[in-house]
Amino acid sequence: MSAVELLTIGDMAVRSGVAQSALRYYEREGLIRSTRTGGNQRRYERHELRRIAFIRIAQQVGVSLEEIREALAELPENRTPTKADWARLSARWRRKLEARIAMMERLRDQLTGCIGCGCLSLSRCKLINPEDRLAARGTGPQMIINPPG
Amino acid sequence: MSAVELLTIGDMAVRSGVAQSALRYYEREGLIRSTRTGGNQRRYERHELRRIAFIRIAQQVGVSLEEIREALAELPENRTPTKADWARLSARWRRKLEARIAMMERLRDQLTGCIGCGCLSLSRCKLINPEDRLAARGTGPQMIINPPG
DNA sequence: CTGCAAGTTAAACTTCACTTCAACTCAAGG
DNA sequence: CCTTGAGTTGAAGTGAAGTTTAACTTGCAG
Repeated sequence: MSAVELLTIGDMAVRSGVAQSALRYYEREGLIRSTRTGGNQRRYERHELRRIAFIRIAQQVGVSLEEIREALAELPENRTPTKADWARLSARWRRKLEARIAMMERLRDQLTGCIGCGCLSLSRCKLINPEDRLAARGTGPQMIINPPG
Repeated sequence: MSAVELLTIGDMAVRSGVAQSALRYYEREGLIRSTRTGGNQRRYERHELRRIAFIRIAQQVGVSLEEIREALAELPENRTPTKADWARLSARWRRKLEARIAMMERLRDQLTGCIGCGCLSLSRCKLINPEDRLAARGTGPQMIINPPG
């Protein structure tokens, strides 16, 4: 009967290193969940820390919150995610990561080659990979990252 | 005496794949330069295309325009950058890129390990590298990316 | 029961990297 | 000259990812 110890938003902020305002924002955006006390204060289960960790890690590799939200939506709604749930998610992300790493390596090699030799020209060098946009920064011309035609 | 053929903003947009509005924006932000005709229209030297290429490539690896501006500031003001100028710049960026790749590889390995095993906890796993923030997305808590203390 | 730190909300504000707009000028062909 | 298309400007708009603020409520120690 050990009561599930719940964490306050303050606790979560300290433990995750994410600002309280960001945690509320993530909740509004459907990335994390909390229950409420009688007095309407947020209480978090410890496993939400894992979600937050995942969010920040994914952000570091240039993934948008939207994509992260979709990924997290695959975790079970009604129970604490198991090791297996996380393992599945993480396997999928490992593949994303591999693709990104490969792209950066191409970039590294060609950046040196092309700029070094002075030929740097968007059309001649194939620095552009239409399959996978690294930063996925959303707005912007996107013509280079994801060229038309 | 072959006159240096200058390109209009329209030419530049087509050749670089970057929107005219973005080119004007880059100029306002000090990333590229142009001269003006008598009628105040922009005219670009061909080597500005190289700068633009560099900008877009750097953006793809998650570098902010601010950092790119600083890097480009190292190129000579009064003459067309030589192969050597670009080679120097590109060597520095290769190092940045290597660091980013290394970070992503750590991320890949630990993401799989840590999330897979269920231990994912920001404090225990060392997914955080205070030296180098990958995305450098500017705003935000930054506590994880660049923790206090 | 009081005091007060820590919590709550909605809404406004911020930054980045652009794009869009309105009003205008320039360059070139007929 | 006139029209047309390409160029110019500054200002405002956009969307993502938050932060900040103001006004208010809860939880708990003394």
